[in-house]
Amino acid sequence: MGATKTDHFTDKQNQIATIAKALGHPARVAIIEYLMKVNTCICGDIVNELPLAQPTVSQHLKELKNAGLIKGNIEGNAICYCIDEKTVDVLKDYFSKIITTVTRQKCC
Amino acid sequence: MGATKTDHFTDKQNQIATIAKALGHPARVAIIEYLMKVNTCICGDIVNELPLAQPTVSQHLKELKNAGLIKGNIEGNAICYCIDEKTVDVLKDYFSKIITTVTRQKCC
DNA sequence: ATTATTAATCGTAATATTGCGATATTAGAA
DNA sequence: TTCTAATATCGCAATATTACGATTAATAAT
Repeated sequence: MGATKTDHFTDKQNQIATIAKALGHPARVAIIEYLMKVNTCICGDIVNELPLAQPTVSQHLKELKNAGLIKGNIEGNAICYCIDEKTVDVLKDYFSKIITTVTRQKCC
Repeated sequence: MGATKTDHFTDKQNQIATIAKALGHPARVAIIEYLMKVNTCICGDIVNELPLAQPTVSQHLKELKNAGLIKGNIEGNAICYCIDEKTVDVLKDYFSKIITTVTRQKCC
């Protein structure tokens, strides 16, 4: 096979997996970091920042967008991409909860 | 092609991507949640909890272990898996930092 | 209208992941 | 030792991801 059995897991599990998966590539992490660095978010020049061709970067941006990690506004003939903090918050809260639970039970 | 160009990115970017990637599958998220649920960490029956065959679960556990998200102690002929909170902390801190930065600059 | 510029999409090759049956491996129980 | 239980590993098929050249679409500038 090879198909991910999405339907056997809870919505929350799938949600976390989808967002985490989108960050599961260094190029996409680098894109997020670049979007953090530039205050003005006219971000047409992500391609120049990364060691990847334009179609590849475009594809990575699409995946980040699908996962809800970034949002893009059309700004003239360029596109302004920004981090969507709501989605990052979902992950942060999830991991915070894990840490709280695990430290409380301190086994091993 | 298809190979990930790991060497072009920073160590931190690769670290985050590796950990996030390990959580980029609902089965592995489910494993983490199960390890949280059971207070005793003698966790031989993860296979019964998941809709996946034993070799598949074993493979997912291996990936979580490689990413540093869980650690396994041999306990008789079973193995006791536990969440490694240090690694979860790395992600939590990373996302906290993103949120702090993004809310400060509020663009888009 | 013609010509850049910016970014998305298509097509495709290389590679990685997922899942599982079959088979090892390892340690306790009989 | 022999049998059983718990996991890991091997090998393979199905599928997904990654990367990029070529092309397209859309807007801006001349």
